Amino acid sequence: MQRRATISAVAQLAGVSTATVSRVLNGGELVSELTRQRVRDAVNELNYRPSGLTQAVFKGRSNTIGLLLADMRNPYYIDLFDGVSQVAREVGTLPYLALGNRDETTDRRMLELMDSQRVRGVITTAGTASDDLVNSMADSGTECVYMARDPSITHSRLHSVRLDDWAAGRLAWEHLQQIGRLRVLVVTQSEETPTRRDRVGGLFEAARNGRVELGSDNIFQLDNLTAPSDELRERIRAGHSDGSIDAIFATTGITTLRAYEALSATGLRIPEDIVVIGLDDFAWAGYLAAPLTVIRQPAVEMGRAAAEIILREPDESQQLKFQPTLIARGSTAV
Amino acid sequence: MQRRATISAVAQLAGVSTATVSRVLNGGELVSELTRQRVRDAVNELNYRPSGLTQAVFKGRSNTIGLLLADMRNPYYIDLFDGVSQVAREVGTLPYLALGNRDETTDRRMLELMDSQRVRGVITTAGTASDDLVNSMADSGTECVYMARDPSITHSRLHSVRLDDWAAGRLAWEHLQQIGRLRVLVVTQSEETPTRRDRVGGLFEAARNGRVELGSDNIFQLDNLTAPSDELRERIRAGHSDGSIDAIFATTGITTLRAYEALSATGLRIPEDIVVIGLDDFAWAGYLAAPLTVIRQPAVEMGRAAAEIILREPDESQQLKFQPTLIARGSTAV
DNA sequence: GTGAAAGCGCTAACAC
DNA sequence: GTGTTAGCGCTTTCAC
Repeated sequence: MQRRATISAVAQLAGVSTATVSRVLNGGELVSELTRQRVRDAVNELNYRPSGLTQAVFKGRSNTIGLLLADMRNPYYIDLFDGVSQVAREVGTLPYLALGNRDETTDRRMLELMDSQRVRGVITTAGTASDDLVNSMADSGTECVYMARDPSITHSRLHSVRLDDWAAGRLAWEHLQQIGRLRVLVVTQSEETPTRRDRVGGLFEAARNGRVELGSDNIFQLDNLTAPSDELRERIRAGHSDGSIDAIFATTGITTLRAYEALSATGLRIPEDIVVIGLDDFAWAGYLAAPLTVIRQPAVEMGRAAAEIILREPDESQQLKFQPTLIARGSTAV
Repeated sequence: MQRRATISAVAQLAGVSTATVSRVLNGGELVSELTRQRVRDAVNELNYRPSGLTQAVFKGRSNTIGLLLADMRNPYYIDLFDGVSQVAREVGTLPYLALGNRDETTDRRMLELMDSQRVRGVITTAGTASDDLVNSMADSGTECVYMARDPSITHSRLHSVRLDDWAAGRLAWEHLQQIGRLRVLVVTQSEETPTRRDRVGGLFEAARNGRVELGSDNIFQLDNLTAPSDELRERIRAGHSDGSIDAIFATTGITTLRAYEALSATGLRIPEDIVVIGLDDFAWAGYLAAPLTVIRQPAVEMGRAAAEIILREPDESQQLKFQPTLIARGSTAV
């Protein structure tokens, strides 16, 4: 294994000092064309590539963005990463991608790792359990962007990028109202999140404005997101039998899958018996047995926005909210 | 912004030298319980977290794994990352995830970035255009794992993890043979890759063994992977009309989507008119209008394997091959 | 224009 | 047991 060339090796070969090599590499114009060329030659000959690690140590901080997601099963997360990735590429840096697996301890460990890597900023879907950590990171100069929730305290380096979740709920109701399907079952994850609260809240409020009162009877909470839910299937079956359910609204990408799956298992017809509105658009959505009506988040743009906040290092806290759109397909075509 | 605590700040507060702090933190047992405790207190009080950057500089190399993928539209890539991510988490490190966007220049830039970050190893889907770079990285101590192809030269730090692509092609043919659909159109990407070569090769060979001669007439190359292909749609329509096509085999995850899409647009029935076999399983595959028969790669395991090679730093080149399995669903149920 | 030297935050000999 | 010292590979004053 050939030892990796260092700046001093380059300096030696070029017959100059390390300072000069550094100047040439960092575009300082105050070097003669001759030495400049000799340094370039030496760099090429030795295949020298400066250590980003050392450069970051010197600056006290790297240029890296850390993205912490719950998992990758959600199409929304993938697009989010895509957006972050685009921005990172534009500034010539590499993003860290960590998965918290919907576990608070893991979330925390991932953030700690990012902190020890002295990332320039983090974009996180972690819940409030890591708030103290995130706050302390912001204190020591790390830009922190919460996805899908607001900061719990005000801090110039604490930001948020989120969907207008309330609007998402409202969009769902308006669509259901248009097609006259008002007996809705909302399928959510069991975890209490701002996202869930607002999506459900927006739906309930819109319903109330239309003189329909929705309550906890209209909600089904999925405890386990990783496997089909027989319980949900039976709930739907029963609800259809007694006429209490004629529509389903799933509030996240993964619950959309679980809901569709459970509904398929009942053998009921979509949309004739039950209509479905899901969340997050995905490539195959239009090719399902019942092409899926979804509420779309502009996920790529949201990822870009979050990354850009970090790189811009604004003086004050940024709070961005994006608007959802409804894409109507066969699953609600009654 | 409160300045970040350094090891000397901790040392000062604890009234010891930086060496002692370092010993305590790195589990050296040769420190008295008393000082040990004082150091711990100081660490907590200052909220000190050692800089992974500096540690890596000292060791000459970080512990990070860099994963370079073409994009994230392929379910296979997502699972691959998941596997890498699992292993990284187990050893307390954070993976870089870079997207090359099927562009050689970008691939190369991403690898260069990884190299300047002194990653412990890279896992890459880049093509041969970056071979020189990868070789030089291996030379200077970086473990390099090619996905879906073999190293072009032998080197103790050049490895490969791939699917038995030949077997994938064979599996497809055997299934088609069982259902008596031998007039197959193979839908591939236009780029010439070992993966494409072997998947097609395996299919053709199996066909030949069954006394069926397949040729370039049986192949459709998609130039643009990012949008629906009208050309493909017309090819299928024409092929069905003149009786030259009664089956489709798509060789990658993304071409599977394009093929299904084009086929749907023709209005032909699946599987009655045309049967379909895709590549890579995904969550919604079973819920399509025609539940999709696919050949599955054990992607998570492959990602794990690749990451483990890097961390194990074996003395000699590793070449791993994984077996595909066919998951039969409605799109081939004739 | 260019070099010497100090220092970024940490670890590892080597002393005592 | 613990401190001193010399780096790891780079950048940046400050002289010349």
